[in-house]
Amino acid sequence: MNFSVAEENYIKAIWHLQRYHDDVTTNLLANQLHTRPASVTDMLKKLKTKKLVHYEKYHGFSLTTEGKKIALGVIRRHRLWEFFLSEKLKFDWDEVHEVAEDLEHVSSKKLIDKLDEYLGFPKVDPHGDPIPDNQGKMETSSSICLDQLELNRSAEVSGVGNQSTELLELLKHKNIRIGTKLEIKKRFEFDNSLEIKIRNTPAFTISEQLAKNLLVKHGK
Amino acid sequence: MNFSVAEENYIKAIWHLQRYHDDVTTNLLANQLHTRPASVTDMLKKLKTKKLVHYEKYHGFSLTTEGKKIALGVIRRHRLWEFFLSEKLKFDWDEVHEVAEDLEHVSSKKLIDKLDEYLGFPKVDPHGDPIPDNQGKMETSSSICLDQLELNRSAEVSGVGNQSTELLELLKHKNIRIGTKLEIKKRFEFDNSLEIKIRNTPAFTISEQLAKNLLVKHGK
DNA sequence: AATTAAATTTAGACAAATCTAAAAATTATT
DNA sequence: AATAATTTTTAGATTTGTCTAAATTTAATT
Ligand SMILES: [Mn+2]
Ligand SMILES: [Mn+2]
Ligand SMILES: [Mn+2]
Ligand SMILES: [Mn+2]
Repeated sequence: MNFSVAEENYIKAIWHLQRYHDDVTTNLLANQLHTRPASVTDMLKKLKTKKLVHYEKYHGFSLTTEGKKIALGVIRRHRLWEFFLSEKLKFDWDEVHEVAEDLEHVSSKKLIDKLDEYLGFPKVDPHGDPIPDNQGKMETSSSICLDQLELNRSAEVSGVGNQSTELLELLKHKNIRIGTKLEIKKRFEFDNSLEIKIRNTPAFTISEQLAKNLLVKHGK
Repeated sequence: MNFSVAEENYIKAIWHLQRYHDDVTTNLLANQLHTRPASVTDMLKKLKTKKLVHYEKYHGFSLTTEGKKIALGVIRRHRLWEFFLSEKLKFDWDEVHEVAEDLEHVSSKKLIDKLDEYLGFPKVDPHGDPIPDNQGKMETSSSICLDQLELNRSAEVSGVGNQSTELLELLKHKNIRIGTKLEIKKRFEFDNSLEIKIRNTPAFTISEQLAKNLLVKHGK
């Protein structure tokens, strides 16, 4: 079956919200998609008839197995295009998301599988997020949130909590990107800010909000 | 301003029809877009309010200067993607058109200009059609229709009359592609079929319809 | 347990793009 | 020039996705 741009955006948004919320709510989804709760309800009814979500009115909703499959297809396309834009067209990593938001809806299977091959079957996108393969399987990341990293333990930045230009702009300014090696030198109780050390550069502090939006992997 | 997929498809279709028809008609356009005359009329009214077409009811229509500019933007995107699919992703030349039909509507200017650069500013697409530059300018081809080529005069295939899979399949079977050098050995009055010679291969005949859908450039 | 607050759904409307069937205008033919 | 044939436009529906405002249900608080 074939899905509309709107349907794909809803399905993908539900998938993302499910990752971090036990139950996804109508308001939450409306907020994520910059739309209204009433519109979400309308779409949920449609997605239910297409068997992409489980939905009982007033009692929440979640993706079906089929819904998850569709979501992973969209996410695969999104992240492959992001990789292409970054790697081949030399886009900055804070510019790729918006364009990929459109490209992800061009759904020729052949196009995407050939693109994947052309790119050398990349495993992660420019934000460190794993790219599903053509079966919908992807690496489960062993990343933890930076604010949970132990003091003085070396780690490597592996991902970001969201793709907002605001976040990515801040990271660019602080010279933090995927692969950056760092450790936490001190934790300030007052505001939970962290003193960070990157090799060969002076230490600096980052806010709690920023720490909560950075994923890291332990160094060996 | 930003245009919908439907609007872009209409504008592009009018542009193409204008190339070969003195006046484009409602029926012709409906046929081209696999839609109904009534739908064409509806869209023409809308395009008129957006100043993309001149239109007086019952008396025909044509693109405005602005309309032509929009058309060339869509055509630029279409042909650049076709080149990408063929050159980088190794699609056959009869497979690129359909996918490009979707990709052409992703309208990030930056994306297209960077893609153009990445591809090395190609001048023609896989069907031999010229690619507009970022100013909307493109090579005016000196091609002539194969059925007007003189006997025994060497020429090189430079384009095809349309992108139908049927035509491209036939050309693939006869081993004719962009760049193929050939000459006409004989013209049969009965059905206007032509005997064609390609170097190092036996001569063969092609139908009048095929000849009318092949563009060639004179060899020097 | 009753009341209040918050979340969710319905009712009704609207814009975009399409369609069919009927009416109107243009063009071709007697 | 009148009539017939063709083309084009209108009238009225339909589908998709969205919205606001009001009604309903669930959750929280007295
Ligand atoms: Mn999207
Ligand atoms: Mn990403
Ligand atoms: Mn198109
Ligand atoms: Mn082409």
